[in-house]
Amino acid sequence: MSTPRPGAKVRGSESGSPINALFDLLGRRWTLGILWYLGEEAPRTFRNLQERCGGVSPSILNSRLKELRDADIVGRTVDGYVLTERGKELRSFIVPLAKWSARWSQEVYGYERPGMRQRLDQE
Amino acid sequence: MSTPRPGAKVRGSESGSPINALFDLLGRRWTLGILWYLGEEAPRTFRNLQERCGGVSPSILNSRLKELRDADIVGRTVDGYVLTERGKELRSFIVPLAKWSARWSQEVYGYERPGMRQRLDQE
DNA sequence: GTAGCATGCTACTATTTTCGTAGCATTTGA
DNA sequence: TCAAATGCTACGAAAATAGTAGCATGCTAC
Repeated sequence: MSTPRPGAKVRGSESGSPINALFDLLGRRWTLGILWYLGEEAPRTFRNLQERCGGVSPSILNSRLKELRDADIVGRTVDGYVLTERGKELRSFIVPLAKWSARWSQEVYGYERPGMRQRLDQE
Repeated sequence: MSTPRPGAKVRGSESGSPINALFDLLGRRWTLGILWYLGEEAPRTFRNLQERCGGVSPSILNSRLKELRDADIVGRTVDGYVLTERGKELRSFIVPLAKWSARWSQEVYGYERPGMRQRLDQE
């Protein structure tokens, strides 16, 4: 799949406006998860990332990483994959979703993450 | 495609943790765009939404809307589709992406939305 | 120096999603 | 009662993703 690019035609959008290009990018499977897990301490290596993303197939992981590198959201160092400064900023918008999703689960589906009852009340 | 549900097995994740369920939901094509455009004044009707989303096929749009209604993110009124309170809250996390994507386009791809030069400097 | 192991990734087929188009049933307004 | 708009379903074609196998490279230990 081609990397979405603002100004160029994006999947399903003639205009290729920045927000649509971004939605195209983020709306691909595993992209959000990669951003999420890359922001944590440990992962970074291909295999580790793959594991955290629930065993995503390496071909897809590789595609996503390539797209994210093209977009200057992910970079590489000797230690493996990392978020760029821009990528960290993007991730910061995603972080609050964790809390939202916890409430959502609880209120809509009655699901509670084991041992999370108190923590949710507090924060 | 089945609606992802926290606590149940989600695409690619055994745990079905809330954040993974959410990523599964948002990582489907058009979901982010639907949230985005539903938050604006005008759309609401099926056809209007379809148009704004670049002519997405009605079968997909219908699937996405069903998923989002299952998730209590989208609701229906006599006027058509609307965001629920929960959905509005979710959308609020997505709104800042517009500004981020404008800079991203400019800095990474040299793309500028016509007539946006000044506005970007200001905000 | 070679045997084992981890890592990053490519290849390939199978399955699932999405696209694109056609069109039907219902409502609205003239 | 006719035309137009709306919400949606059906269905074959195309594209994306999954799943598995395995290869090349770089360690590390013996």
